[in-house]
Amino acid sequence: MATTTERPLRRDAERNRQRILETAGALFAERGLGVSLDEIARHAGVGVGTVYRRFPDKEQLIDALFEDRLAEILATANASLEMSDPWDALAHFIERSMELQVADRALKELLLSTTTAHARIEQGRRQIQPVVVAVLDRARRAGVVREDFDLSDLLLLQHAIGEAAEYTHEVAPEVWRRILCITMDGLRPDRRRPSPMPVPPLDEEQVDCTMREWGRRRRR
Amino acid sequence: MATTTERPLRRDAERNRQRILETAGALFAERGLGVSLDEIARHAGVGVGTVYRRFPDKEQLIDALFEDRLAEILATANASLEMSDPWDALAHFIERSMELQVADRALKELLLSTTTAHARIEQGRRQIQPVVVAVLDRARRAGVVREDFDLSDLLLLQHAIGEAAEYTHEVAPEVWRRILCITMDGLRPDRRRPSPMPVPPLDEEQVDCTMREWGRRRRR
DNA sequence: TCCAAGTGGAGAAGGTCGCTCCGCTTCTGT
DNA sequence: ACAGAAGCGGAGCGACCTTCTCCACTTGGA
Repeated sequence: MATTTERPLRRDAERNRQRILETAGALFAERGLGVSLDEIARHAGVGVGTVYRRFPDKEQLIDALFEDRLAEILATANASLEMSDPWDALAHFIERSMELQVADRALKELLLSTTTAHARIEQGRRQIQPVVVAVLDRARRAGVVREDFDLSDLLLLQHAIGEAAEYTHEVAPEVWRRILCITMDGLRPDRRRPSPMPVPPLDEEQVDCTMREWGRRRRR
Repeated sequence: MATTTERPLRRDAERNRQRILETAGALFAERGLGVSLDEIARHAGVGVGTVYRRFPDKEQLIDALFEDRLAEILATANASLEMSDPWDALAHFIERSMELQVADRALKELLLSTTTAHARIEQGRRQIQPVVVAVLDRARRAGVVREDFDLSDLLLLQHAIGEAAEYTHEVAPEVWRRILCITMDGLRPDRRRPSPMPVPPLDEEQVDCTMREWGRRRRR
């Protein structure tokens, strides 16, 4: 970007910048965009001042981090579009983008909300949409997905399943795949038998633990 | 309860108590348990002091409010159990309890989390569970629901759909029923064609608006 | 060697929350 | 009609966030 025109950072400064980016990426992924810059600084082993010198505010740090993550989703969508089977293409895209969202809470927050603040991310999302539309349309035209399934429903489903994933994240990080499985079965226009569930359900203790954890998190 | 033993409140005090309960109920329903007692006081047109005199702390106010709401869900479950068709029973219970959760955000938070704090609510939930198990078991034995569907999946589904409902609440308060419809179709062991969607999808403007709103709410 | 570049973290400014306290008002029984 | 008990409002306290600034000090590298 513009870094080529400016004189390079001092060696230690550049190293710190990198550590901040890495740490911020990890913390955002785990806990969402709500993480404070102070906390990022602490985890990166630098002072807050250092963070603020490198990234004038939180928005710019976020922008710097997530541009390529969106590109990854775009690539996934494009890859799906090239798969031969229209249903496999749709299913692959949904599953893969859910995986990305589950692995990175901040990414999910950026994908499902709109802000004037993050212009570049906004633009990234706008590149993704038409490809998704294409994947969905192809499946619909091929008659492999229910006709009344709308693009907006996909958005809601992503949100819903993503939220379920977050709910059980500490206890059974893969159990959201069951919900996805049920949902995908619901998207088929007709079918003889349910798809096999990819993972076992929660046992009683896991349910308890999930609910307790969520209660704890809610009250901050 | 114990009110009979204590001398009754002064007329104005009792009226205030009632206003506080009503206002708190409405605010909790709309915005969840996070609402501060100061805000409840302001909306009820009383001072914070008055709230704290009547309800020693937030927990007790919540307990007082939600006992009978849980009883309502228990009644729904029992009513479902008495329906003749096992699938209708399950579908009715899920739909009805989703409706209650969508109409009252705080109720949802209480149903899906566990706290040592609200003992009476905890107990209410424990009464509901066996009835739900019965409804689900009956459906499974009758072969009208996929065999691998577990009670814990129902919990996740409730969470997921409830969250989707919240996401679109301001813009299209009924659109969650589409997600529920897809999901319910996914629960059937086999089927010829999808159930008809109960409401139209979001249009583009509604999608925009939903995402913007959610972004706004996230950053408080 | 030396000084510009870089650093850390205290703390300012501004926000939230739950909860207390006490001078004042309003009810109610006599 | 009036005393005194009951109830009231809301300023304000303490604890806790957050973002962001500032400046005495340290360090890299020409």
